Amino acid sequence: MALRRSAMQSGPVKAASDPSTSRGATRQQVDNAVRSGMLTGRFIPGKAVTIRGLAAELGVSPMPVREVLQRLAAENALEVKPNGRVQVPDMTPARFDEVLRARTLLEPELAELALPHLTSRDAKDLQSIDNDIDERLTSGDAEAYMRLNHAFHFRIYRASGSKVLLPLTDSLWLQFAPFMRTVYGRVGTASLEDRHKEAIRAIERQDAPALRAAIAADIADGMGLLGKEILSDASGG
Amino acid sequence: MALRRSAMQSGPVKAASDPSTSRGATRQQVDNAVRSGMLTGRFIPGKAVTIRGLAAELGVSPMPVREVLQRLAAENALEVKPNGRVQVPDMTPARFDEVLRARTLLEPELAELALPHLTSRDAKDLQSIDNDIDERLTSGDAEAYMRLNHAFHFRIYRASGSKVLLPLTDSLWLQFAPFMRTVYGRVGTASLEDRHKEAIRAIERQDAPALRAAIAADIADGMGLLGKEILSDASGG
DNA sequence: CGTGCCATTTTGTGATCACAAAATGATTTC
DNA sequence: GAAATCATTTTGTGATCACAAAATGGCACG
Repeated sequence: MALRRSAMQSGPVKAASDPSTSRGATRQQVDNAVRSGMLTGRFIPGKAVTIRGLAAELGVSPMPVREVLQRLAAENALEVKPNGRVQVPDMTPARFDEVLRARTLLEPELAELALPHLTSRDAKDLQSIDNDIDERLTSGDAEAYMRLNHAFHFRIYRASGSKVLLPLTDSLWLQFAPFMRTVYGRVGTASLEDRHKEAIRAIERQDAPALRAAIAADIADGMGLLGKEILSDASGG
Repeated sequence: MALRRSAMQSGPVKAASDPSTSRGATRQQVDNAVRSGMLTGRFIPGKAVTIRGLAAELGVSPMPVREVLQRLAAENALEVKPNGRVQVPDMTPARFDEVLRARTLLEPELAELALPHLTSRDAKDLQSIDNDIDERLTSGDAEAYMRLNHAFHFRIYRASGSKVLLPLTDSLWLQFAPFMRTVYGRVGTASLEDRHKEAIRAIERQDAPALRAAIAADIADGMGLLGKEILSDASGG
């Protein structure tokens, strides 16, 4: 990807009158870059992420990068090693089991909370996203699949207006996404199944138990493939 | 509390040979101070927390304070307002309901995970903590009660060795603690009941369903009082 | 006496600097 | 030739600086 280099000049080249530099704009930019990078496999589990390296890559000073990394570490998306280095944590069987369990507990709840706020328009949008997913699955584009699957789930969850369960779930996705990316890159996405259509039908009928069941089954299906991999390979470092 | 002022002198008074200044010691100190401050009602919901103020109070530069505040904000323990100010978020009925639901889902799970690792020695320790709690309840010391109640629960949960559910639960406690503190300061702790003794007995008998039930009931009892308050008063600003 | 306006101060943000610990690579030694 | 040692470089951390936005307080005006 193309990188901004303007701020790397010799002097403090500050864009004083740039209207886009509102409060915390740089940090937001770095945060977005790192988060989307995590979800698309930009960072490899076990490989160290350096503050200065990331700062140079994004064309900013190490300062906002530091704060963003601290934030991500607080969400358990990154791990701060005793020497201060930060990296994507390795997936372990125990950790994987916990993520699966937490998702199974929280996400059906979140979906049920969201259900009353989901209109037929939302169902249409979800239908559209799911169609894209089906195309990507057959074409084997793992990165696009992950982005769309994330979009599908959080399109539902965000409608809940949740301020507690939603951030917790966000943290969970950030934790398993890098591992998921590794596995999909190795075994492909062809064998993936999901319960998105069942979820959409449940939303159309405003059927809470059915929606809960669909979300729970979707999680079990999607993570099942990963579970088999981790048992046979232990995160494949 | 007594404060270090050495670093506030005119020059950069760096303790070069101090063995306690290992990697990230200052940030750890700030983090501990702020976290324990949150749990003991040092910060008031709605009142802004200033970086420079906290830094001066702790005798450090604004730098580590910034990072700690970002971390706490990422855990939803603090709220970053659009202008950059950070404060303890107000409790709302919807938010409270979500915290209660999340606790009810996660903590019994955590307790069950921990159960196999809990020995009779742990049961003894828990017994001791619970005795202290009973004393504090009658004497009405809200701050001590909160610290001990936290110690009781996390003595159990920490034994699970969890790397996922435990941090999530940590975040939840940080979110309701300041509100809890406010309510207890107003209505006292005399009317509080808990199910700690049932939990201890379940641990001694290694009875997982009983432990789950005790934890769930304890959460319901403890939060029930708060729930009534928030309905009648809406966080009492 | 109340209200709008402006100067002052406070505060968050991003950048840069200095320093120590850790990682890295070359060199020496057995 | 392999392993240990040491100099070099890289990296994280804490501090300070500069600047703009926001909060604050005083002042003039109605």
